[in-house]
Amino acid sequence: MSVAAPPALPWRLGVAVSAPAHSGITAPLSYLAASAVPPGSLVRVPLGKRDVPGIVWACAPADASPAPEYAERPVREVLAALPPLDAHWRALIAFTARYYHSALGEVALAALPPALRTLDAAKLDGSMKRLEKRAQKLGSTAPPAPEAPPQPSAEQSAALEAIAQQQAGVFLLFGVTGSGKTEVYMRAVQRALEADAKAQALVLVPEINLTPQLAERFTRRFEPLLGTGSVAVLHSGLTPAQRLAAWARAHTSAARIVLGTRVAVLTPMPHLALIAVDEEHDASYKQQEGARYSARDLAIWRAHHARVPIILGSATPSLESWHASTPAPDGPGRYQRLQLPQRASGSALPAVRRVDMRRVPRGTVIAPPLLEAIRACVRAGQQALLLLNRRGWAAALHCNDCGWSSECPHCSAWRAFHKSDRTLRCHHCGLAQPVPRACPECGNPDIGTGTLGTEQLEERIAAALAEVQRPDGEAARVLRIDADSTRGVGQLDAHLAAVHSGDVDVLVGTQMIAKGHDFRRVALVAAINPDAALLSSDFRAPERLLALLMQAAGRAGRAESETPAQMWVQTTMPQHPLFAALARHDWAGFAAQQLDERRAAALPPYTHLALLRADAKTQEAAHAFLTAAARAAGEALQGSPAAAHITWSPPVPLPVQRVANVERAQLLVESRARPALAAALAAAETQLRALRPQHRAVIRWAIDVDPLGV
DNA sequence: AGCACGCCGACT
DNA sequence: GTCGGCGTGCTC
Repeated sequence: MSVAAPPALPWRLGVAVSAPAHSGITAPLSYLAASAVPPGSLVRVPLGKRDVPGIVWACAPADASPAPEYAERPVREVLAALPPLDAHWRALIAFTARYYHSALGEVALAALPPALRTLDAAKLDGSMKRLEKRAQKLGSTAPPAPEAPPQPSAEQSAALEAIAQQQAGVFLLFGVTGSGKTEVYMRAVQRALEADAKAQALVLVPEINLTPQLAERFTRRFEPLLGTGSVAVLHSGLTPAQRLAAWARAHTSAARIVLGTRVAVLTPMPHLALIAVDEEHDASYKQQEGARYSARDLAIWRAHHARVPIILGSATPSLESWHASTPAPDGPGRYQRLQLPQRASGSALPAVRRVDMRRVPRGTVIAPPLLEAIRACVRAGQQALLLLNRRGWAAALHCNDCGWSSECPHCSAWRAFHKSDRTLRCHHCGLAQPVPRACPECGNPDIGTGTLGTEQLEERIAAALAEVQRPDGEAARVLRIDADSTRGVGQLDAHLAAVHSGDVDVLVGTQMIAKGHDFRRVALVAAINPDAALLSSDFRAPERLLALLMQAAGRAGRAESETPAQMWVQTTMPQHPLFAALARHDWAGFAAQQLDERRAAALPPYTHLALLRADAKTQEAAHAFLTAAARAAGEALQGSPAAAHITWSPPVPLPVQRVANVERAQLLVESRARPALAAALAAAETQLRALRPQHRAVIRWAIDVDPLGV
């Protein structure tokens, strides 16, 4: 009598591996293992000829389910030094993949720090031991003595009281720049962490540039209370080792507060007790590549799933959040709106002046009254901030004789003229070439320039201030801050330091300078050409522009000053309601008016949108593919309750239709009901995948749920 | 996405 | 003769 030997690999694992949605691998792959591996474990598995990282999604005895037709391969190794990712994290990843129609593995692996994707078990073991040692050393260093936090205002106390009264829920903290929203986040975090010795809080900020100053405030406040290293900062600008360390501290609960940008929303935090999302309206929260998720919306889902409160803070909330927090006739809104009406410092918001650019000579860059105000500002020893959302010296070059223009050979866009390095540069594909001295077609040496950019504005304002002296008798100084002038490491910090120290009198820059940075001596803010933003087809353009201008206005006069702060707007549309709202500092009124328009036009938040996107060798190929997929998906939905709620628009080229020689098109899908949209997108995804082989000229496709910039 | 295999042009 | 261009197809 012989007894059958037990199988050597008696466990079957479902493993999520990284592959984009269009690769066809969207579900966990099946592997065999010698022993049970808990879900959430990091493993390395063979995939084709490669050895790739994966996350265990399921584990069951191999004989519990029939063997698949293909040959299953064994798991290569389990990275046991890392505790398994918990069920809450896996649910968050699964929701993200489902809601945004991206592959599970793509989301799961993208959520891990990059260093984890390359390490094997032995190396990870070493890394974790080193981190542990460093943490022990850190923990033994005495934190600085606590400082007394400022006394909260009555409004801040009321907001905190409202948050404390509920175990969970979404709170929209609506307060102008300088009204003390950060203090509310900090006190809410403190209360949540005091209630439970293990509790963790997640704080999201929209931009990497804004993390250092907020991290500094949180560290100064909380490390004396919670210990050195209790605040972890997480963003894509860290070195791989720093990012792994911060992530691991969050995952192992060593970090009590995680402060970070968009990616941080997917950090495993086993004892999550509170989330705060600063500047919740900011478009940077929406990922524009790969898994196109909104970190704000995922944060809301995450808070709901973990049954913890979430605070969305903004001076200019998104219309979605504003709508959700508007009390309904039959009860409160889904979100609770909390208002901070005062600027904490008590200083007044700036007076807004509109300059009608139809009444100045064509080609005027800075209208005479504005120029005079800037001169007066410099003479008084105060700073002026000029906003222009266009980098470079000029948007384009053209020859007035033969019609040549600086079009990019690879993109349907003009290359901008950058005078500093004398290049024509495409802002879409990056192509840079020397600027021709004369028209390359006809030799005409007199080439004209289009709309001016920050480089030229810097030059012109410097020339216009040549005779103007500061109170100390020195010549006026102009500084430009934009993506080009801050490319090097530490350049942004150096520029900001120059502004803070008062070395700079006039600051010229793109929206980069409007956000967050606290410029104490700015007494005048001017939007040089804001109309350009309104010419875009994006239905959110007015909302985005007003948010930017209000944020810029908030830069002015934050400190006590004798002369009232000024906000100048140069426009050919002075009657536009958004400029009127700016003059009144009235976001609520503007939001109400915009929401009426959105309701009438059946736009978000009253309908839900998604895009089917295709990149192809030709526009026609992209259109044909999208049309075929939408038609087939529509047919597949016939008879289902979802069908009646769905509108499939015809495909259109993207605003910049060709980038790096790839043609891009998109098709808008609309629905009044979320579930119907989800059903339609599921059908569309099936068809896109099925039809792909018949459309050879298509390079890739993607689904974008809740898109921005439509 | 990687990474193969596979079939056509300019080099030792 | 082969080194290498990127088109097409598969990965448990």
